[in-house]
Amino acid sequence: MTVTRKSPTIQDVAREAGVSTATVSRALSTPDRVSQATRERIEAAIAATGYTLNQAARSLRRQRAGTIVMAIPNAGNPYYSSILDSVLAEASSRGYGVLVSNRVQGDPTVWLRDYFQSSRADGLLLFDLTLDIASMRRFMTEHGNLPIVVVGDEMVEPGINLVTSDNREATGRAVEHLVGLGHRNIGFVTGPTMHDYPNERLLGFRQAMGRNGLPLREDWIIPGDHRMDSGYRAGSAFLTLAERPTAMVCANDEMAIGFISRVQQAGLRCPQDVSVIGFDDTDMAQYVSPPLTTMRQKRAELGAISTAALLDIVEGMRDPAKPVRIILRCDLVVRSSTAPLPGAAEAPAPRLRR
Amino acid sequence: MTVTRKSPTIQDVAREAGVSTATVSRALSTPDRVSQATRERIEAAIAATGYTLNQAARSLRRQRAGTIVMAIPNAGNPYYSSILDSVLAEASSRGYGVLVSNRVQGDPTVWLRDYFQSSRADGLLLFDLTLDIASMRRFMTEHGNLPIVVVGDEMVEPGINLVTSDNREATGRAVEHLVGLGHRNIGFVTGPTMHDYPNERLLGFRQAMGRNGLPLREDWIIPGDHRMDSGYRAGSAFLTLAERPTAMVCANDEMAIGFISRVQQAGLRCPQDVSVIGFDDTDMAQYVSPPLTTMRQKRAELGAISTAALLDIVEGMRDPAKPVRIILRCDLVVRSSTAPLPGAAEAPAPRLRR
DNA sequence: CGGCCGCATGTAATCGATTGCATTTATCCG
DNA sequence: CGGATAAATGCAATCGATTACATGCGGCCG
Repeated sequence: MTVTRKSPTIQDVAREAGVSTATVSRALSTPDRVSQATRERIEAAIAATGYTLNQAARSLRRQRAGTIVMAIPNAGNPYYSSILDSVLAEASSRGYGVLVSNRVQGDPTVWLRDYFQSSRADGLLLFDLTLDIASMRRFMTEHGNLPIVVVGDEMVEPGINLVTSDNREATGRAVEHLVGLGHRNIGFVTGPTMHDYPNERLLGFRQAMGRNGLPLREDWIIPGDHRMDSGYRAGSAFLTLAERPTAMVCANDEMAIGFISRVQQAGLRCPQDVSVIGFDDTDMAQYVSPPLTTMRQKRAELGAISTAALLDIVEGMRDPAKPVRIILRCDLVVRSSTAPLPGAAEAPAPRLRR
Repeated sequence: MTVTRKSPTIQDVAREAGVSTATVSRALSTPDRVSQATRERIEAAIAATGYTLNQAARSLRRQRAGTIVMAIPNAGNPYYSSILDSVLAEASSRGYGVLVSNRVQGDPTVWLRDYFQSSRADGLLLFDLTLDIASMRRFMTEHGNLPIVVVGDEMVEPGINLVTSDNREATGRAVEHLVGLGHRNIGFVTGPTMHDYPNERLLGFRQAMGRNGLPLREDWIIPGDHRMDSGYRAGSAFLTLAERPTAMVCANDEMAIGFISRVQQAGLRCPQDVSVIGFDDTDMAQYVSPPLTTMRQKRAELGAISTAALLDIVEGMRDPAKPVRIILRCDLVVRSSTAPLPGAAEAPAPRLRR
């Protein structure tokens, strides 16, 4: 029969087990406050009735939702997909649901209100730092001191929970990879300046160039916005340079791919004519041609670690006075878009015009 | 003061507006059952107190969560990201949250239980048909007749709500695009056979080949699993063929990209030596080299339409006796990975070795 | 043996919004 | 003008789980 069978409630379990609902509830939430024997009877009753607890009722009573919000700027960007993957895995293994919130616009507090004031969610995993973080923090503090963990971006502001990558340091290692191949004339394609982490990458580039005693030419620093076609346009800009670098560091993979595709169009070869290194190691990087050398961000770890940290805070398992601050190291992944400078190794030869 | 200020409740609004909570509730849910004047007073009171309703309480009382579940096989696959995007947009515009559920394994009912029996969610958007759909339907029927909408896959089973693309027909058009370019020897790289839609694509290929009187050679039908490296391996298989097709239809873009990258490695040029057409038009397709000709699935529409349909059912705005069945047409997107067969048009010339 | 302590469990109030039913008020018609 | 009808609103029970407080029970110590 397809009659709508009502879900069993805690009452049904209590009746079945011959105890009060209070005891059943305790057996579920604080098992050590219930005697061994009763606990077993209750477990049997739960199995017999097929009971699962009603989240809405628990949330209402506990004033806690069992859900976190993951706010991302653009779910359409594949960069987030593997992060989403790991966030979901971590959250669901701890019994939490994940509400994904995409492309928030305007005043973030009106949107926070929807989720948090109405107790739909207990914490925020924030990937989008174009938002006004100060007002968000104020809002969250005023509404039950709900925690925020910022992921994947740098934050000057103190006291914020942060999980990110070592963007500056990793970009330095990208430069040094090129230096190790004999390159001295190295350019850079920047990311959008409204985020901090692309600026960190640029800073890392500048510092590494200085550290290695290399020429830092401003006309070799080409602005981009992380999208593929800005890399493509950067390629056009590169082609018009009177004197060109022999290697480029791109602030992310998409731009590196766009860049390469533009210079290939113009008949240049990568890596023979120009070495290119990207950043992130997105899924695409290994399949473009040539396969891209890049600094890998540990995206799965970013998701898992930040989620774990957020839930620890939500559950009060962490001293709120000590904000989380975790910086993951990126890994250099060498593929085929970088190669030794032709004729290097013995003497830094003058650049050849083909 | 950073003291935790309690969220205003419907009581506060009622007091402020000088009415009962019942009236406030009605003003929110069924505004036409409340007089103009009172409604305005209540709206003012809501603004004054900063009230937002407590979802947990509403869910508990209404036995409805205000949330849907989106079940996908692999959030790490960028194919889903733009769908996710549109699902989120549609759901949130109607006041619903979206819980994303990734990579369900094993018996789906134990996982359904978590979400649905505990009234965490009101409906299911199902993208993953490797699951046992019959038992899922039974479960959902037994628990308050919760609706399922299957997205992006074919379903033989009748009575199921379905939103998908015209995979078979579109693959036929892909073949005819190649035929129009003069190709007669056409191969195919298949998708994983445990889903229905890749089989539909294969079937569409076979039918179109027959319809156009073209040779259908089984050794030109190369198995793949939709992942990029299976396309790469298909490229290797292609290279070992004694006699090769002049064009390939790949069951999705990833495999087309993998395929092209493999044959390019072997020194073949695309499209001069072999034309390749993909399926889906993922974000990557336009940026690889050569930019990929492909059949575009309207992914944003898939997400938006299926979500709208699901919510219509949830809200009882649709006759449950008439299941949804929407098939979206794919669009041919011509880029540079397909080209006229050299020497075609006048006479089907024998293939040239470079 | 009496009193005290602590463990296990029960009682009942509570979280905040919804809604069936009752009540009041306004409207209309003969 | 009386009474019937409809519209607006209020009253209070309810959804299901949690938890402060109360109770009962056994054991231990002086």
